Amino acid sequence: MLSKKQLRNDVDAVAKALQKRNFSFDIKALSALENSRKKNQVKTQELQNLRNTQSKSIGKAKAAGEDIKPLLASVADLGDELDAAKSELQSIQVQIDDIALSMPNIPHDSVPAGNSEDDNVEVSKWGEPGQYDFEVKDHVDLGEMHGLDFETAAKISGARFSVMTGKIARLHRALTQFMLDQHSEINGYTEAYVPYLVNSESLTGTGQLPKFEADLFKTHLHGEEGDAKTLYLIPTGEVPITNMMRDTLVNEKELPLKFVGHTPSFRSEAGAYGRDTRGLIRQHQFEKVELVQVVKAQDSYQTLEQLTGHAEGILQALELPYRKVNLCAGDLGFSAAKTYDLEVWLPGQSAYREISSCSCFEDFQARRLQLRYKNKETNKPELLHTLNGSGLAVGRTLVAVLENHQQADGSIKIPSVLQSYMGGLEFITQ
RNA sequence: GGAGGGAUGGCAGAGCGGCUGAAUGCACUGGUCUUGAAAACCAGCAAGGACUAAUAUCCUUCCAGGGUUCAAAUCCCUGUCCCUCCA
Repeated sequence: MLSKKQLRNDVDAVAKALQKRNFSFDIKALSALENSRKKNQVKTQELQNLRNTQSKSIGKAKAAGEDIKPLLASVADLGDELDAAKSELQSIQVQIDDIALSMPNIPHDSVPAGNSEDDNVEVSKWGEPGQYDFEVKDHVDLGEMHGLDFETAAKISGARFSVMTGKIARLHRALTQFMLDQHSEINGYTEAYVPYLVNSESLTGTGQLPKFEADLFKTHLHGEEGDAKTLYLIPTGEVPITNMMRDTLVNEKELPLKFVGHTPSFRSEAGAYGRDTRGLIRQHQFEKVELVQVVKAQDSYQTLEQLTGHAEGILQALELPYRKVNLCAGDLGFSAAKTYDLEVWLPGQSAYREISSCSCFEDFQARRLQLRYKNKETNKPELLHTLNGSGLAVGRTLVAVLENHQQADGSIKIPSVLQSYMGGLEFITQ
């Protein structure tokens, strides 16, 4: 959420900044609401003040043994008037909140202009796409040789699910373990295990709600929809991990906070009919190792580079060619101020595909989360900045390992950093 | 499944209709003392909001939502979460 103060005092600047990401809103309507909010708030507060002072004088008069009847008569109508003013003010404030909650974050200055992923800017490249003296297979053909099974998954659940058995299941697990170890032992993150079902407050905190409910799987613990017991399957580990710190005033000495967690992610893919229907690229359920950092405002962009570097470290260790892309304003996620996508080379598609998305949210999430620390100099609480990134998406990493390290006979060479996680195995063969 | 107890500032914890935005301790900030530090002592220290050039002033907030009252942290109802005991 953007700051209400900013919306109040600088609507035009906000509107202009959001134009960069093709978001527009009714400035006039907002200003009109703002004006009536002001009027009603002042009026309500005056009435409250009146009631408070009257009540106090009644208390004093009573204590002094005076007759309070005339005083009571003078406040007789105050209650109704106050109630009316309050409910009017509340309805205005709800409307303003709805607008504020639906507005995306303002892109950072270094975010390139553009409307779609075609306008994203390549920042750097690592490694060279491999040369193969045989016809390469894609991960579906390779995977089916080694235990990747979409048909069985379809029987159990439907489209966009997968089953893995045998060595490929172990490779999938090995990737997860390796990533967790690298981030916790070398990169200094604290490992976290978190719930996979979360309440709506958590999703509001990180920005998935109220706008993107259609992307989520929703459960009703018992009873019908509308029940208080609605929980959502997490669309990313970012949600529970970041929300661990919701409503906290962090001790400055503990900063930066760094957490890594392995969770499944569940996405309805409501807007992706017909896209990536083949293989593991776009699934309703996939594993991800997520990095989250909470830092002071002045450190956040430096931290974005660092965190992206941590994700890159995994790709490099796995010997997977990739490129780093600065997302253009039009392609930026709702809550992000700046995002680097890491795109891994997939020989089966002859294309770079997203495998990690590393974002700085500035104080956009922190404001919704009420995540702050006490600034020593001002002695005032200040919003922190949140960041996260996939380090990495495990399913897509598996795809990349299969495709990049395939051999002529369809066997898979296991990157050396993974071999100890695979019981010393060097190749996966049939 | 049944019976109780609880949720208060960064943390711990008192308060149980008007004198309470809230005792006390810890933490934190500043100071005295000290070569320096610790200890001790002194002082300060909740958040959010309105209005304002700023100060001043005012409003809201003691788990959440309703209710009673001129007045609610305090009384009543509902919900959530925690704890204890019984089966």
